[in-house]
Amino acid sequence: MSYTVGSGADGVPPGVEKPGEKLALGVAARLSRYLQVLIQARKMGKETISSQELADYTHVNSTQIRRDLSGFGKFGKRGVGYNVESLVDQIRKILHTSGQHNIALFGAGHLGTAIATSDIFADHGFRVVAVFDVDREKVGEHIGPLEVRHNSQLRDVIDEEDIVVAVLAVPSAAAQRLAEELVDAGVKIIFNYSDALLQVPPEVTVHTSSPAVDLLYALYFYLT
Amino acid sequence: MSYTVGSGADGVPPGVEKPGEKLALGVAARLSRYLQVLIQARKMGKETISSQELADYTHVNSTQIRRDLSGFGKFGKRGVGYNVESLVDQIRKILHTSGQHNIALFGAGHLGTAIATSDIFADHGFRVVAVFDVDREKVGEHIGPLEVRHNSQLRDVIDEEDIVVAVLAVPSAAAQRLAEELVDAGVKIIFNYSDALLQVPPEVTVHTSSPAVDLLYALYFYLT
DNA sequence: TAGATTGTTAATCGATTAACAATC
DNA sequence: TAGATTGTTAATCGATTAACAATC
Repeated sequence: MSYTVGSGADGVPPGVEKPGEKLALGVAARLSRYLQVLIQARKMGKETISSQELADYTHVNSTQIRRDLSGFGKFGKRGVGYNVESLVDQIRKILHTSGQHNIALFGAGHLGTAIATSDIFADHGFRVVAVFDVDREKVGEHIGPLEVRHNSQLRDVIDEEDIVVAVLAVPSAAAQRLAEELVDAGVKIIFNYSDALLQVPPEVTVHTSSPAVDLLYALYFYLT
Repeated sequence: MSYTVGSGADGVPPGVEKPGEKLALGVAARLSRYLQVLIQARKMGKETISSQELADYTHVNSTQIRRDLSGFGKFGKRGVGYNVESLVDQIRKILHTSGQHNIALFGAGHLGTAIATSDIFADHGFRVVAVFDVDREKVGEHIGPLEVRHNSQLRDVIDEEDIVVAVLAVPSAAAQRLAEELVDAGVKIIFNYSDALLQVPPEVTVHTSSPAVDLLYALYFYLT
């Protein structure tokens, strides 16, 4: 697989981003955010979008957006903007996330159910292929098309479905032990919705969802 | 209200951060994240924490953390670390978020119920004081101690309870119209859990929760 | 004392912004 | 043509990091 992107249209090699090198953390984070807006814009039937519109929705400066994108090719049309559809494809190529990724969900409570039935992950190519719970009452129930399974089966499913991402919608008290089982089973990315501080080996990434933190941050700028 | 912080212990004025000035965006964002970890560490009975431990949990470089904190005062003890309890207080002072803030929640479905019953907001001083839904079937039901009210009452509650923050756990299709009503009623911060792109006046802040974006970002570094 | 960790410096790198020519 | 918006430059600012003396 090559890192070269956007060399199809005009063959101009990007000046800033060198093929074969990882993106800087900030660039990857911003590209992901552009993608979210683009996918939603596409859903709403929008065909083109300007860097200014992207800036309004992402709170990233419009010059920064144009700069980020122009590092990979000339995707825009002057006086018009960017084609939504093709920019989605380009960014997905850049982020190597064009394919589908299977994820496993833990916890079939309110939060787990909300996650499994929303299309927030599906829209970005993540497919929830299994839902687990420890509660025998819940095992066997259906959430959408999925039957809730008991945690004891997690290893089999993770192997079979080639799962590297697990989403934790379980109580804080259960999260660390579950995380350890998941690491053992080969999961590489844990998306933690509990507020537990998870300890995992360095090769595993934990992302802890923190709505309250985002809110504190927004509130600071309102208060000052 | 003064911006001066940390002048109690040793009276040394901070060298980098000037009182009366807003924090840089990045500093405010990082302080919020430190706070999240500190609050959870406190819950777990931890009395002190080192910049390295904070770095492990927040993925922020430990030097950066010491630098951020030392801009406001000498909060740490060499060879020991930072006192968790007092650092929580200091950061709250810096962010002006020592008080309680009332929030209103919209949507009494699975997601809304999960939010209302978790303590993820409560731990950071946010109190859900009202839950709304448009579904007459749900109005009158109880979620924890709160009775679900109909959206038509939102204006009264927002006025009475002095609410500036609204959390939207409603379907995407309903989000824009609701956002407009909230802006009209005086809400200043909208925390959007739907994937709708909300358009609001410039004085209102929208934060759209984007778990899939975070996941894409984590996956990029796993794949490369 | 020995070990650990802070607070701070200095050097580098990436982000941000204004400005504007190019061009659709 | 006129208006809009990209792509790019240059200048500034903030973030990041290594290194280490200070000190608990």
